[in-house]
Amino acid sequence: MSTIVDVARTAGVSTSTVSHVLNGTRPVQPATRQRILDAIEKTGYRRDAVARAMRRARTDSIGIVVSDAGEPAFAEMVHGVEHAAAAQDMTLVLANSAEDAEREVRAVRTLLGRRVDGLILARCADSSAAVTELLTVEAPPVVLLDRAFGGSPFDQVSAENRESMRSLIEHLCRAGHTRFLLVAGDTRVSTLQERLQGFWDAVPREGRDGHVVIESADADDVRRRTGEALATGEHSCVIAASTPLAVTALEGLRDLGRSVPEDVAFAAFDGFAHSDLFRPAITTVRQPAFEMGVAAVTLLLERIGARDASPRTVRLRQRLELRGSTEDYRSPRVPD
Amino acid sequence: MSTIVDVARTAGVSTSTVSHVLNGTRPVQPATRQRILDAIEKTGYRRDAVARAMRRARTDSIGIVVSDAGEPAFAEMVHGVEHAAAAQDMTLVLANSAEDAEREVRAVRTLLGRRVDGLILARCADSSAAVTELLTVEAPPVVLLDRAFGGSPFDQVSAENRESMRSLIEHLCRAGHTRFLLVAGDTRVSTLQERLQGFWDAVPREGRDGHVVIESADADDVRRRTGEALATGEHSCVIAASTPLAVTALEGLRDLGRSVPEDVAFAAFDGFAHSDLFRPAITTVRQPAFEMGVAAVTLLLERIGARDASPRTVRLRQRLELRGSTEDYRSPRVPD
DNA sequence: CTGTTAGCGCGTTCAT
DNA sequence: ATGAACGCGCTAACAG
Repeated sequence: MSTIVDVARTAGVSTSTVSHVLNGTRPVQPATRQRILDAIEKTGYRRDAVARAMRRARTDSIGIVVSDAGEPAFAEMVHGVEHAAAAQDMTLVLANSAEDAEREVRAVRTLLGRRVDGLILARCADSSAAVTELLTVEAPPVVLLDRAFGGSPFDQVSAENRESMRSLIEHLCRAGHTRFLLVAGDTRVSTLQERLQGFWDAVPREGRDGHVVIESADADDVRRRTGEALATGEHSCVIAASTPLAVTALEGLRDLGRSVPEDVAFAAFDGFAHSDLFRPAITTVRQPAFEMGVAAVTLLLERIGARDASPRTVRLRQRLELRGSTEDYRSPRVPD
Repeated sequence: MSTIVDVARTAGVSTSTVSHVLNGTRPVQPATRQRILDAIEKTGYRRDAVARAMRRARTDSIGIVVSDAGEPAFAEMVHGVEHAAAAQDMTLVLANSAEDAEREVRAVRTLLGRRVDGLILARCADSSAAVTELLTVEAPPVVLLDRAFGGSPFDQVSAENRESMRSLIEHLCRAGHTRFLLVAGDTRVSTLQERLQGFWDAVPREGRDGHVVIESADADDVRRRTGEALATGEHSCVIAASTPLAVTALEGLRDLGRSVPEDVAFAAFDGFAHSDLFRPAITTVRQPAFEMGVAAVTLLLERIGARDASPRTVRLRQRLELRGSTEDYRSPRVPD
């Protein structure tokens, strides 16, 4: 690769002039300018982002660490982040924590070591204090994505989980449901915690003990308990607080030979792709994942521009997509 | 941030010794070593990957540009790539071309400018010659992912598309199907081209003109023509050569009020998530996306190690997942 | 076993 | 309007 020196030499100018036409950072005589442009063309010069980053003490890159790169919801967030970053001529450095606290710290450390200009984090459920400490000590620009941390000193982007669950439940109550099975999952994850809160917000005061809520950090545990709860047949509607949980619940129903919505209604958060093409068509609270990614970048860039502005939280609206899985309900199936 | 100089000073040694304990690149007296470790701890030093990259002329990073970051199949490949890269202490720089040739060249240029140690490319359908030229001129280590280019001088990872389509068709023929509708899509994409070839490989010599193949680069065009073909009701089985095409075809069927598999059998490549939980359960040729990502990294690292070894192509086996969408078929529904 | 020092390629003063 | 020269933080010769 040719360097700025080669260009300067072939153009018969100094490196500083080349640098200035490259960056448009000071006026240059049209003639010299053209000579330089020609020299760049001729030498096939392309500037070295590494050296540039070193000199400017900024990399024009942002780092993102997600807790599960395989999950479509996170993939969409990453997609949104990439999109918004590219629009600002920033590149994206991606790391995956795979829901592992240890890998998460390592990822943050690595990205910090790479001197990314900012960090977007979808922290994992059991995210270690080491991460918070790292973020506090090094104090890089940070935006927390998807999983909010109450009262945290960081910018955050997440969905209106609590409100969305509230409207969902209100809708289902109006439709006559009185006994829910909520597969709430790992409620240490704020997203799931908020959805759980929304549930209790909306459920009528009377008959509260008719509901069953399954909270657990362990997937197998969730599976077992969900199966047991489903087997009782006491519930008219099952709600899954996330896509993985919906999978577990639907598998449970399938194994019991019960169908949706004939035997029981069903609703889920986040949802499956192409729900309109398959049965049961699942009523879904859809997360605006792509937009969340975009919003995170916006917040991050503003934060980079104003390091000590006070932290902001952006909450994005979710869309309630009503479908067949909650439609055929006519009267409570619960034994009285 | 403190630098290596700070560490050296507080430890009372030279920077080179610090560097050497950091990298384990030459023996150091245990006592000095400990002093340095303490100094690192005390100063909160973390080495600057940018400066290191500059000096070593390698970044320990690999770049990947995918043609659609939103598509689950690509998300899984990225996931695999990240996984394998992280295992080798390499970080991943992600770019998305969004199936746009222009953005693709820009992405490659950007990544090259960032001096990534290697490049993994899922090139877009109308990938411009500029990319090939760039890759030839700059000659960075490159692996082409998913979309193979016949006789190209690059390492490649893709699936055994042709063979898989062949087995799928053979299976369906044995099941009695004689008139297929193949939604082949943009056959400039080698993946789709190969699947098309596999189709003609397997289809019996007689009755070839009973099949309809829809080839087009334009999504709307595909939609219209698929709808028309479906409307004739002449086919006993519809095959979609990719997930987006499957969506189009299934939408067409839905709009015509025809159900799978009662009215027509259906099979698709790549497939949908959680096919076992929904109806119709689509018979699928599943792409080992994650493994393809891992394989790409393996190939890339070997290429980085041996720049002028001759190019290799790795083909990964796909799994045929038989499901209900091709099961209820008993006798041809075609009018004779 | 340890230290000195020369760059890597660039942006940016400070001169002219 | 242009150039000379320094240094970002680090690694690797080379010297001791």
